[in-house]
Amino acid sequence: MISPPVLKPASLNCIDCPIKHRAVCAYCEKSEMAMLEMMKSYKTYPAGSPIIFAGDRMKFVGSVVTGVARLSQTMEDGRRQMVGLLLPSDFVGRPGRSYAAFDVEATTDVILCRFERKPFEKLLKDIPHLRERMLEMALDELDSAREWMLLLGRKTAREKIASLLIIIARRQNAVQDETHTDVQFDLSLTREAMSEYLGLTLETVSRQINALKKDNIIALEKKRRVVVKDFARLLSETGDDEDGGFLV
Amino acid sequence: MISPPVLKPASLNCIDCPIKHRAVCAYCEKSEMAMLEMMKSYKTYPAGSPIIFAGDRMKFVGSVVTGVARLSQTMEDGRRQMVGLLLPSDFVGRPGRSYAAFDVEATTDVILCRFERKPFEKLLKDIPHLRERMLEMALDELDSAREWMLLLGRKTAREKIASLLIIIARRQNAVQDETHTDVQFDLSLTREAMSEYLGLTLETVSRQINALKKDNIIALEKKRRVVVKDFARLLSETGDDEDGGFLV
DNA sequence: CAAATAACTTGACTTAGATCAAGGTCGTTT
DNA sequence: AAACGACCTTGATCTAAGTCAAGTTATTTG
Repeated sequence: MISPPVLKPASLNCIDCPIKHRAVCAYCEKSEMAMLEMMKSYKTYPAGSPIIFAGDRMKFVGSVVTGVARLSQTMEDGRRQMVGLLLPSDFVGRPGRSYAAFDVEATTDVILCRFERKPFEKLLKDIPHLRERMLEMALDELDSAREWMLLLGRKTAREKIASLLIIIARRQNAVQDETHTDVQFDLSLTREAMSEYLGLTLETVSRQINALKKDNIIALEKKRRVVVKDFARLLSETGDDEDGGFLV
Repeated sequence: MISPPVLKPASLNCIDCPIKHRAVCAYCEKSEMAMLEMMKSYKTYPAGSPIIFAGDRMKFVGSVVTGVARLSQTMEDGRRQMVGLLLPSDFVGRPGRSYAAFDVEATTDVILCRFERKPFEKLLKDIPHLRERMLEMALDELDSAREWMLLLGRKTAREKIASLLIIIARRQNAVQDETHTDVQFDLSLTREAMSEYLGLTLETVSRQINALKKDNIIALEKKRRVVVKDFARLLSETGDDEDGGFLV
């Protein structure tokens, strides 16, 4: 069983939804009527398929309901860097812009709750609540992009891997207690996808993951499932401040 | 003479200001009266001085009027990564959050137009126009953070340097014509600051800059002034798509 | 269920950039 | 104008991560 993902506080999902920890689109059940009248549709993208390419015309925006998608950028010679990891409740697309700036690709099967862009933009004008949420989401994304920049610019390969594992574990609600051992979660990313996230090669990713295994910090199971055997130790391998949480 | 900086389209500055290309705070001259009633003050920070440290209580938000500031993150062992370069019109601080998430430091002398955070947050609620601008600014920042991630994760040292030079040249309005030669601008950053921006060491920065000089692509003048002798060539050294501009 | 394919591991070797260590320039201070 | 300090350059050496090249293990498909 896959643990339910952590919904970001300012997501579009679950705004008024009674089911607090499942990813159901905003306004699906009740609340602002206008939203209901808008063209809204769910679409499933199979694992590995493109959702949109950089430069394509963007007809919709939306949010991830289930699955994992990624936002990435490609250089002419094929070098690729992931610039966003999209988990349930994350927003896709930029209101007010008609062309995509980045590639979006489904990593696992993805269900997207889509809104036509134009009517969504109109709603954004009309519903202050929605605009506030969008601002909060953008600022949260910006903060995590900036932490990611520290990772890319300054961390060692091992620190990068440890950081990624912890980010994914946390977003999957797998971590109840930071001192807990045997935290389990689905990685859902291939070695190549991880290397694109971390600015490494897939060989380096493989070596570092196996080094963590050899040091008895994690164990690897079938189907890209990870068991963290020593969470505190994994945390200390990230290079991050121990008490990053004191910032309210 | 220093060229006037490029104001981002969605900045708080110059919203209705008749002087289009000087950095004057929003509403300084006219427009929304509420803004005038708010506690607003200008403060000058000398080059090299801290504006705020990560974790400090944030009493104000504001925007850069003149000068260059930087946003950075520090690891316990002293590794530092710049995560934002703040030029005139850029916003500092996060409304709705009481503690700073990153260090902010003046690189050159900086004049900041500051607003007390609480009343600013109230204004943000009341003036839709302002909220829209904040959203636009956040999304622009997010886009540039993501491009920066590609730079940090995948570019070579030479590509990083070329990219930085072009970003700074563009933001200073120094580039009228992309094919133009003899584009001149103030770098305003020490080798160390550049190395923190690019995820390199200062020695590597120095070597790469001198390599560009040796290849007759740039020339270095007194007072950190740079002359680009072959702009097209510099552009081609960034590794970026030639025609990134087709996205409207 | 076997064959095919995709994903992962591991080893040997290379290299871009880091590190360590002097010196050299420039601008400011007395 | 000498002396100081901050900034920059350059060389020699080291090393973390990249590259190339087989193999091995999972997962999917016919």
